Amino acid sequence: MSSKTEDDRAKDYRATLFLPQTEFPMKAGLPEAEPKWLARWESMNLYGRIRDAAKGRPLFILHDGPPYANRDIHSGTGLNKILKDFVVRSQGMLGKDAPYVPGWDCHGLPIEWKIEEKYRAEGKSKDDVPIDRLRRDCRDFATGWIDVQREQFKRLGCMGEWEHPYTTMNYRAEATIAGELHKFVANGLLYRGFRPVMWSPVEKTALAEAEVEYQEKTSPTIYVKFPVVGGRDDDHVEDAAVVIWTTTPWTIPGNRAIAFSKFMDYSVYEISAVQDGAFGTVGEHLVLADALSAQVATHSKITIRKLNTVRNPEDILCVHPFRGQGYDFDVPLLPGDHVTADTGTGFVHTAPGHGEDDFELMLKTFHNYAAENPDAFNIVAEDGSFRAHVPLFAGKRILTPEGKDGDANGAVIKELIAAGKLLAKGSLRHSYPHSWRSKAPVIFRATPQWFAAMDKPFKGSNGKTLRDIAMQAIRDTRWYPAAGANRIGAMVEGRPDWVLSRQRAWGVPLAIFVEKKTGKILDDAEVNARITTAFEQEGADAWFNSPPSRFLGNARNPDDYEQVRDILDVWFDSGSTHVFTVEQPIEPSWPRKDRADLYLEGSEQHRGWFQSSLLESCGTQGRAPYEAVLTHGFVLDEQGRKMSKSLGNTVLPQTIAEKNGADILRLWTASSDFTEDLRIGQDIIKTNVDAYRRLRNTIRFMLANLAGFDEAERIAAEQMPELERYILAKLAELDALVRHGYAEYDFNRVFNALFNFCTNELSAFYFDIRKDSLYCDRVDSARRRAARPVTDEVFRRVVTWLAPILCFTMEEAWTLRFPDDSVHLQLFPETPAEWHAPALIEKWNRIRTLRRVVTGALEIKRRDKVIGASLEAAPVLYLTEQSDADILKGIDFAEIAITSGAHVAAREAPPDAFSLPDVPGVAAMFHHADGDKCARCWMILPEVGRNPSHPDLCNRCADAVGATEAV
RNA sequence: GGGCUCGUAGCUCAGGUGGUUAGAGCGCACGCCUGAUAAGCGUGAGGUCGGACGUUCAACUCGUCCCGGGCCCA
Repeated sequence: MSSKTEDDRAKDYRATLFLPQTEFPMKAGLPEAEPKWLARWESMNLYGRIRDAAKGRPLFILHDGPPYANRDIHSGTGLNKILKDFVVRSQGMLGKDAPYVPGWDCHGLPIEWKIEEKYRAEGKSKDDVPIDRLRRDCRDFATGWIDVQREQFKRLGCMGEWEHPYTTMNYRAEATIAGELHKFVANGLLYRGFRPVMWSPVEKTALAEAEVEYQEKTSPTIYVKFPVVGGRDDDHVEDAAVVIWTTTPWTIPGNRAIAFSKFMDYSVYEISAVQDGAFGTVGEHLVLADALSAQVATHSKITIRKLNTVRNPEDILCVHPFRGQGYDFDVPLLPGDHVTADTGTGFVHTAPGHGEDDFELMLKTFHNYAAENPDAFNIVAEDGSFRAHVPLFAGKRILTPEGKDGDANGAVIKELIAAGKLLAKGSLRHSYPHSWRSKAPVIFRATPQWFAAMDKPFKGSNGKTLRDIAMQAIRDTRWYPAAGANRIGAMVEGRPDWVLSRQRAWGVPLAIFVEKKTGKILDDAEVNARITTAFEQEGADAWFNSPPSRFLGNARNPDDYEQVRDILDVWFDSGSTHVFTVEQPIEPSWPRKDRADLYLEGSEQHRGWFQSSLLESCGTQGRAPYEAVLTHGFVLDEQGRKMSKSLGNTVLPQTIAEKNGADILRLWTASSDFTEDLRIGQDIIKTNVDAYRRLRNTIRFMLANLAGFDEAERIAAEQMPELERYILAKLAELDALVRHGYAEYDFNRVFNALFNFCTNELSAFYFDIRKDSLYCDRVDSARRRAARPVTDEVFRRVVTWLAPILCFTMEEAWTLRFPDDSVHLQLFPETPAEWHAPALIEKWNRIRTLRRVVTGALEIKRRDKVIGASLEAAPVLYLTEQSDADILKGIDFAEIAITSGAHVAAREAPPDAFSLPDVPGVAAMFHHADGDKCARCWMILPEVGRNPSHPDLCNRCADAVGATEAV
């Protein structure tokens, strides 16, 4: 009975407290809430309002690297766009005008291939379809995926110019790209040459490096004898044969030389015995590398003995194994760096039309080789068959139209046996390049292609080459992390000329004419203007739809010119995006700047977009298109393995957004070190959900204790208790850290600092202490009057600081207090200079250490079931250091320790006092708090019971209740 | 095989120019509170810094090699 009365009375006092009140739910419900925020932002034109507000501020351009418009986004694209959103939002809140124009890469083989597949499914070949129809279908396909990806990116909270993105297939973009190529014509960097390129006989096209993938394949291996017809007498190579090894027998008709290594030893060997099935005969003389002779003997089923060392391999002259059958040329031996001792014979068969190294070696040795020996580059037709003029093998196919092995290898081997030039044959399973679309093997095939010259001084370059200029531009760029400069530098240093042409349909054409008589590229400003104007109005389709006379004009005879029908490498497209997006925007709403402040992509783009943009820009304007480049790592699974469908460990950003909320994915992004590879999986998501809840609850507590906060409550810092001034000092400290962190794109540092602040300073310390004052003090008490504005300051900062990361949740919190506003329209609040107080922070760090000793002492008593709540205690703190005693002067230590009382004794502690090993000179002795429990604030105080009108209250509460009742 | 890069507690991260018992948060265990309550507070147990050799009076921090992961090439 009596306990019920007490309960009722306690209930009554609840009404006299200022308990937290808020609409901000503990449970976020992000998957449902986020789309509503997106709709609200769209209807209020938030992005446009941010642009308006930022007008006149320093421009910060993050130029978007365009994703390819052919599939759903994945973890990598999601990570990339979220990081960009962090950058754009934080730069804006730091006081910059930071627009974001997203873009898409639309041309190229993958989309074209997709459309061809569709045609095939309908029983049509792509040759049955007119090119403008194919291009229209490709355009529609890309448009469809842009729409899909746009919604997926927006769902992740990424903010930008979504209504006016850039695309490489925009008519004005296509015109710009064609115009950029014309600049390469004008300055002399563009040239046509023969070159072995990766060629897919199945697709009948040259492939870019990015378009091939390596798969296991079984190839025939052959050892072939090249008869020696000349050499130094002391080498005793007469009557011998130099032996080569290759996995591509079909390249033997293309052989024109043999490469050897200057760093290997070679000898003449005699076959002393043969086993069954050997092709060699006893007494034959072979030239082999010593390091590989034993291996060759084994593979050839022969026994050999060394006759003498060959001192001058470069003097050896051989003939082709098919000499007398249409292959009547000499085969010289040339030193090559690419010759190694791991497999083969130490001699590398060299077919300049069918290998990169082979081609380089021939041209290094014979500068005009390609021009003087066209037959060496004209052996294989585009479908992978030998041309009609090739002796012995006309019409034989390297690959069937389906991509299987053809009859060419077999035919070559058969003829080698017939000629007595085969030493051995076998097979080898090895990694071999395949087309990433058709999955069929590719070959090296010499084709006429258009190139940008890396090593040729050009008009306006002051004698420098494109490579020189690009290397300098790399040095002039800031790379985050710094190693990026090495990485791209090594690639640019060693890369060959840029192959710009593709024998495809879906892309921007190399919109140029070649004068038939001279072979020169037409460089006529008027013609070029007609071309780009037509592209602007009708798209690049105009190139394929119009008669050449439309561009050549009346002054030129179309019969005198060849219209180039190749299309441009898509990397040239994306390498040109800076021109029409940043430097000369084709859309009026995009701000113009001389160059982008930042490119931000995965580290694989050192080879891709960073490099193509660099070369394009260096070729046309002599410098990089960016001030700085930031790279991120790859998203791996929880074990650090790459994601793959077969492993079933893929995590899609859309899935996380739907299940947990985009803010969780964004929090994961911020909590990871994106400069390295990132891991994600169920457990890691859960960790971030937990972290999210902590942040959310901290903010919820602030909102709840700021209910009805009025500007008039604000008071000056110097009027506040030290505890409040300590929090303000921490805010000042954080302010610098957050600004610096965002400026350096160090989101992880920002997140960690803010999270730890919320946990350690706010939740476990400041709020825990101030709860009593906020709930129980009179409205006009000095403590409460200070705690409310400080909470307000904390709220404004924590919420704006986190807004770039948790863009949805911070908006939810902000609008609860400022309903018609948006947190995303705010700048990071300025910090008053007087808040800075490093000495105060140091002092309070010590106070918190002293507090730990008391907490420890209470924990013992709690464990012993002596007390439960800390308010049951009134400990004594013994301090032997005078400095500690000084620190606590004027501080109510009971308030700090959340006890009902506390005494500070500046003397040696009794032996049974509690102390911490790492805090010498400090000890705490537990004492029960004296008196009765105040029914309102739950403190145990001697005064409770002495006030006749409020017998169950302490003095403070009696006063507070009285004040309330008076109202 | 080559270039670049990473490997600190179960997880996510800190640890300028080498120098006392390697830090934080989360998670976990245990306890408290029940006026932030599918919350809040406290205490505690977990690493010898991927491995092995070196350099040094002294190495997580420098060097070499090895193992494992990643990107880009071949």
